[in-house]
Amino acid sequence: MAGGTKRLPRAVREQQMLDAAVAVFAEKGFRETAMDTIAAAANISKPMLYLYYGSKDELFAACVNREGSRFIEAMSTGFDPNLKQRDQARTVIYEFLHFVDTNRASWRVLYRVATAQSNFTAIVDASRARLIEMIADLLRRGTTVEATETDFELMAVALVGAGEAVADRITEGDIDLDSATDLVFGMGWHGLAGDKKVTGEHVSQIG
Amino acid sequence: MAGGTKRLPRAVREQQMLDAAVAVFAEKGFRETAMDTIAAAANISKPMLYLYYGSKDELFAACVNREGSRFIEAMSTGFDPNLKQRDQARTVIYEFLHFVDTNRASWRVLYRVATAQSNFTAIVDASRARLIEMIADLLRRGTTVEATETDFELMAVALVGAGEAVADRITEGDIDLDSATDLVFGMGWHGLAGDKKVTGEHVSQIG
Amino acid sequence: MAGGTKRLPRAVREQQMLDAAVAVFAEKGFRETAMDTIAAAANISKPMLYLYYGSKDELFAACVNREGSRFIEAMSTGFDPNLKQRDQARTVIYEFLHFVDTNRASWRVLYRVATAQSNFTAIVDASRARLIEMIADLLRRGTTVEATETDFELMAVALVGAGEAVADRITEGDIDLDSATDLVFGMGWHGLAGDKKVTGEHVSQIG
Amino acid sequence: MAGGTKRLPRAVREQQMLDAAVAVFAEKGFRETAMDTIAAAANISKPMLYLYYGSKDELFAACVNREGSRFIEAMSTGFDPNLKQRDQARTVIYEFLHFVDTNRASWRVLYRVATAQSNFTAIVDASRARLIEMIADLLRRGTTVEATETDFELMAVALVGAGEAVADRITEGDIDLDSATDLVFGMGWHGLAGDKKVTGEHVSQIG
DNA sequence: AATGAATGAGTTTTCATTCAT
DNA sequence: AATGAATGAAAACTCATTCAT
Repeated sequence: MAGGTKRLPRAVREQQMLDAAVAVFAEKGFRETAMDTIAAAANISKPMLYLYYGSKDELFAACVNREGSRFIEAMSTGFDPNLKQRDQARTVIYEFLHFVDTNRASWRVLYRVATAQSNFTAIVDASRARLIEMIADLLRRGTTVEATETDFELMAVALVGAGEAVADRITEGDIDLDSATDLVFGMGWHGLAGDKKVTGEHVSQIG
Repeated sequence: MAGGTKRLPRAVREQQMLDAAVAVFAEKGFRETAMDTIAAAANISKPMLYLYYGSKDELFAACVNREGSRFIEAMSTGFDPNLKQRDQARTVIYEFLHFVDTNRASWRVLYRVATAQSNFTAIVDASRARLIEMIADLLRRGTTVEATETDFELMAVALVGAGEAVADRITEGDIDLDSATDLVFGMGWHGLAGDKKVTGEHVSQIG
Repeated sequence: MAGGTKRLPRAVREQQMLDAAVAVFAEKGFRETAMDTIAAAANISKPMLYLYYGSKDELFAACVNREGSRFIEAMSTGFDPNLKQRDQARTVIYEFLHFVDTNRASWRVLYRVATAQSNFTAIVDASRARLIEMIADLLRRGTTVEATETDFELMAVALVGAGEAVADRITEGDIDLDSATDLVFGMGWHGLAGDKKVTGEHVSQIG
Repeated sequence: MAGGTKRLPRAVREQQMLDAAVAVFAEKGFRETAMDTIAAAANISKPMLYLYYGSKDELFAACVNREGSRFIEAMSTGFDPNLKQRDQARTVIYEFLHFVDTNRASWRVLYRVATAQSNFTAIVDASRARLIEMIADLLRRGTTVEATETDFELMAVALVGAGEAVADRITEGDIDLDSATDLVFGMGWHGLAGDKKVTGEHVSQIG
């Protein structure tokens, strides 16, 4: 009865629905969200949801996919082949935190809700794995340290975990993006060294 | 028919139930777990569950509390006033990862299931906050760096996030506990410095 | 996209729709058939179905009527005033089985789907009643037996039941039409006699 | 609220439910029957239905099984090794019609409702096939006619069809059981002969 | 003449929770 | 102390039917 009663072309309605779905899922979690609630939030009837997306699972998958793409895209803008690895790494971290800062719901759906839902861990894990691999790569090329493959990998895991924790804080309140970036960057850059010695850095291309 | 038909003292029954509940919740998540399933796993009837714990929420809360206590207790064993802050920190990290390694279900219930459940985030957040504060304290006293309160706090947040990420890896497979400890420790100890300078360390007491 | 997008004269469209509807109803049954499915099968949009037929019930009724007419018509061709009752009866049976053999969907819609649908039993019963009466008449005139009206009537009921059962077999596989005809004919012609005596036959007219 | 509110032992409730289910299914058909309706008819709540039978399909299957057993049992009482084939056949027919006469709902569920429901045709077909085979056997042994295997088989099919048609009439009104039996019997006994010659009969054992 | 968009009303199914014994 | 029996309330999903264009 509110503002969505008009006939809209499919493409538009689809986005409208996803917007509502992402918002509600982010707020309540998957199981706690009723299709009725999403329908109400989107100002449409439940059957539309099923007509367009087939099932709750598929609707959620559509949410994850759309937000995932947004996320990937946002991250991509931070890549610049001319940057030193060091600066590249910092930029990646900044873009990540910035995305979370400006896309709370996306973030929550992707990294908190989907993760908890066994049917979707696969999708999320895959995307997270890619991110981790990317970070590992930056570390591997950026620091010259006596470190095993496993070290780089695990460091990347830890860094992403740190990033996610900081990200959660960011969604909660007013943390300065820049200093948060510095902090996470510092953890990775200096942290890997541990008791070992960082012997240098070099520039390189990253796709 | 199995082993639950006998009359058992209340204390024993309670643990039996919690054991079952923790196991099932850890495996399936909160909403995905039916009271029937828990009752079956505990070899008792559903009304018993309600008699002892009142409701599903309360039962889950009891799980979180018990596992939380276990966790706290495990961590406490790592505290030794005679240790240097540096070693103290490393020990804390080690104990944390060790606990996760040997208490998968506890870990999952506490940090993955409860976190996702809006009714319980409060409890979990509080406990996590305590951990973070402790870490922050260790950092604050352990390193002499020109860092703001927020820096210490956020660093602790990041470190705990890193620890949790590494912890998840540990539950999944065969990661060496010691090298994982080194890694997380390194992130915190050297990471905080960032471009700043670590000027020293000193010993101190921590409760 | 296929062949239904063009403007077609009403009569053609109507048949196109009924063809699709009969096919789907025969295959799935009444309740199991969705209007969507019929529309898709007919390469038209659902509103067209409603425009032409008003409701699912009415559409089904239209199917039953059309197929019923086809059936009646097919049966009529077998009538020949010059035939002896005996041959007439055999011909009727043959035409019936032949119709079923060459019109599986019609048969199923008329005698299996409609029969099971309480809203339509009336229609089907009426048509079946006519067939039964016809058969009863053939028996009455064709055999001279000491038999009551009820005997003739019930015998016709039984014969039609036998015919339907045989018909089902015919739709399922390769039963020889001629021997099936002989068999059903034999049941009626000799069967009525039972322990009574068939005293004769004579020729007559049937409309 | 009516008369079923009391706690009843499982076995009793199960029958109560099946009674209601058979009645409603027989009346309305499978798809046309809502679980709500059955629950209401059984004076219990819907969840009980699911608790005891799992799903609508399984409930229906339970109905078919129970009524099927009743049917088989009823038919079995008619078998007597001392009877001549001729009398045995007549008895079988009588028992069949008698069962239908006194068990309208069973009959409808088994032979009209289940038949129409694609998920269950298998069960019904199997049971019908057994009946047909039994009749075929009686014919084969009872009459000495020059007839092929297919003839006997198809005759049995036709006879059962005739029996079912007559059965339907019986459920509808006051048809005399004995004359109906005579009629169907006559169809089979004399009908098979057709233009061939019945050369004799003999006694034999049938399990 | 024809259809994409939209929904009210219902259906099956599940689950936390409570009695009566 | 313990449980089999029972249900209210809600959730996912479907479908005949209609409007606006």
